[in-house]
Amino acid sequence: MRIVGEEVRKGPWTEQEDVQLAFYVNLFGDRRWDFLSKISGLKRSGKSCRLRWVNYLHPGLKRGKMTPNEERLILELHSKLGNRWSKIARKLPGRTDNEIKNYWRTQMRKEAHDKKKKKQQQKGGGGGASSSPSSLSNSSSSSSGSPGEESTPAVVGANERAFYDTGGFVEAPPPPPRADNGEKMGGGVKVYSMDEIWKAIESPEIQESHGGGERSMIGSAIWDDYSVWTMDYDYQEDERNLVAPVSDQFYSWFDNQLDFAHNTFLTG
DNA sequence: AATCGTACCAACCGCTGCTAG
DNA sequence: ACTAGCAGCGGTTGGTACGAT
Repeated sequence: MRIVGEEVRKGPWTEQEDVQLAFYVNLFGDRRWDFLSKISGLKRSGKSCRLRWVNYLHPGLKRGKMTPNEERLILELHSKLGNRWSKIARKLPGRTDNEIKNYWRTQMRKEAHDKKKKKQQQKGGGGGASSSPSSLSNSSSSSSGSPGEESTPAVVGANERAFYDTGGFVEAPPPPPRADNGEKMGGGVKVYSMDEIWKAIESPEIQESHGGGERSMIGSAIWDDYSVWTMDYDYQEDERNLVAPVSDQFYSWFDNQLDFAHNTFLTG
């Protein structure tokens, strides 16, 4: 059966889990994470699935270093909003709250470190040492303080919705290659960026494999037959029978899709 | 070449807020 | 009005990469 081991997996995600999660999210949407975690057979909590999706797998994610513009924006927003990372993230398409939080922490540490150094230098008789930690020096210092006054930053308002809401920003620039993660876990397995994975998921081959259609996987005829609410009802009503109303035909199609995804993404 | 410190990133945990029943 | 369950948020921690010594 497909239901749910009791043990919950923790720690780093494998590529296989990623593919699986991406596949199911593409199918069912990025809500109902507990449901998703169960139906997908991943031994992860719904919470963990959500986090993985939001912070790593979401197709709209930007990767790589913050641009100077983004850095400036973060400073401005932080001085207004304080540690409201998710709010700040909403103004920065393609960036997650986690990413921004990490960035901020790093900057703060850097700043603290530089200050310490400066002090030591002054103690030791060094005069100059002009440079303050690059960008952070200006208004930021006020921490979370003074609730908003004037000027809203230029970009604000462009994308009020959180980028990781279903159907996030499509036109995110291609992420830089990520050799790192795969090497850690892969052990000789070819690693694909999520961009590549998404491309492949939406490729004609996959689309054709279930009858074509322009709406990624969700658009398949089979999908029309077995809609979310069916599964949902099932899940709510009786966990034991989670999959009951869904026919074997559905599952064989489903397994084929999974196999295809695995073969496509996880083999060299 | 080895060691150490720093930067960065991913993931977990606990709490809060929202919503449906 | 109350409660339980879920989603989301912010804080924190642990691991890896990388540069300096």
